[in-house]
Amino acid sequence: MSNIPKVLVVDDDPDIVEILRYNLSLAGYDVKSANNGNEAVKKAKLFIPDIILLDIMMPEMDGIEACSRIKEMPSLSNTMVIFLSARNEDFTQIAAFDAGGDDYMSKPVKPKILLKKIASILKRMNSGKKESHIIELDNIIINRNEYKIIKNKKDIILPRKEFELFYLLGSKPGKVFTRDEIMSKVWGSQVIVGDRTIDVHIRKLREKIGDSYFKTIKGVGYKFAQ
Amino acid sequence: MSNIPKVLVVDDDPDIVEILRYNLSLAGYDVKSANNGNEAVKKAKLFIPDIILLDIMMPEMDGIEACSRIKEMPSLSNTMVIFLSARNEDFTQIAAFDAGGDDYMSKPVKPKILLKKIASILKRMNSGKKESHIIELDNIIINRNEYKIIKNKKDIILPRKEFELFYLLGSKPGKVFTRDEIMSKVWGSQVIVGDRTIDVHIRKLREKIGDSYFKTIKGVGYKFAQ
DNA sequence: GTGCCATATTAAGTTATTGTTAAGTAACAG
DNA sequence: CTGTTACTTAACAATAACTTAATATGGCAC
Repeated sequence: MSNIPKVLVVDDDPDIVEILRYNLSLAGYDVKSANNGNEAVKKAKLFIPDIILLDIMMPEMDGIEACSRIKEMPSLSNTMVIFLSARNEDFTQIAAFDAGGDDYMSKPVKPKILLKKIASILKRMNSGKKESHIIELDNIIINRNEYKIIKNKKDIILPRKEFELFYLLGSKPGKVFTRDEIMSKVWGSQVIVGDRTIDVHIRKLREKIGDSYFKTIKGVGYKFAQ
Repeated sequence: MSNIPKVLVVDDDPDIVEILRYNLSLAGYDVKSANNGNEAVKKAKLFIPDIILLDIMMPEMDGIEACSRIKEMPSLSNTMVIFLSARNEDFTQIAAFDAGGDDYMSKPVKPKILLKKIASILKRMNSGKKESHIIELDNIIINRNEYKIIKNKKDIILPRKEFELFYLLGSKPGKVFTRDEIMSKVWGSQVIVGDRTIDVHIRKLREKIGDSYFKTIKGVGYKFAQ
């Protein structure tokens, strides 16, 4: 999750979309919207939202079906789906959960309560990440807030990609990160860059931080070793 | 979280406690209960539940207050609080979330839906946990995350194919893996390599790990033997 | 023992993957 | 617009990993 949480609002009623969009934007979220299930799936794939607010009854593709498809996509494994629906029969709610939905709210939704719920879910999502934004290793401190490295009390400024790469490897010293993993976490799943790009960045890190810290596991990936 | 998820049910109405306890027990949860906020806090401290179902209006200490106290306790940082209340005014729900509550459901609750919701929350909680990918044998640890072997507290780095081969054999000590099995699991079904390739890799393992660990079953395959 | 077969062993190829360098392109600040 | 920095790519080198080939060994049936 980036700094600003992303929310995808899906409803075929433009008024509802507008109300939700207004409230969510005001609360500081990055909001996008879709008008039916089909569109929702497409936009979710590109947008990679943290939360999807999903109506159930919609033309083209209903919310339950859309949710199923969304939950199949690995890139959206960290996305929470909250159903919003006027249909309150038990079986609908159960179907919603069975489709992989994470929560269910009855319409009409009160924006204030929805916001609280979203905040609560986001808090829960972030609590899993024990990233303090500051990683301390032997004699190296990676400070994400200030985007700099301190090694032996000396500051080292790294460009963004190099920093992200170092931050990733440093987040779990010893763990081997595969090239795919590195690719998707530092570059994102959409971006496609050549094979040597990672190597070159590793090269730069070895130059700036120290050769011995970055270990190559041939055929697998790289790891940070103290 | 242990194997069986633990749920603490808190309500001053014995009937509700009973209904919930019945349904949750039937679903395989480890259930305990409390009749007011005070008792809830005490029992939570001892029981360390994964989920607390918390009524709001109760004698001695209300649910909101209880939630605040529970959320202050570090040992309960992984516990989810779901409020169950007949009070549906906005300000009550907001107060519930402000007190650190993770969810809010209106009474009367439908057991089926409650169970779905709990299952959904637990799924989320567990998804954060990674599989270990670590095999522990007598005095050898095969650590897939770091792609290394630890034997008698000493690290041994293996190239990929050797590691995969060892990992396969080590995954079921004593089991004989046929050459075909090894071939398809380590090399993949498409790859075609000569007969001696496996032998050579076994050789390397015997060199690096120890001769006695890898037993040849002539005409069949190999096994790892402690 | 002899011959046969499967596996062991070794060293020498062969390939795949990564390292390195330099140059090209894009992004951005001033 | 210009200069700078960051990022990517391409070409080639280096190397580790992997495979193969050649030969040895050892068990077993006859």
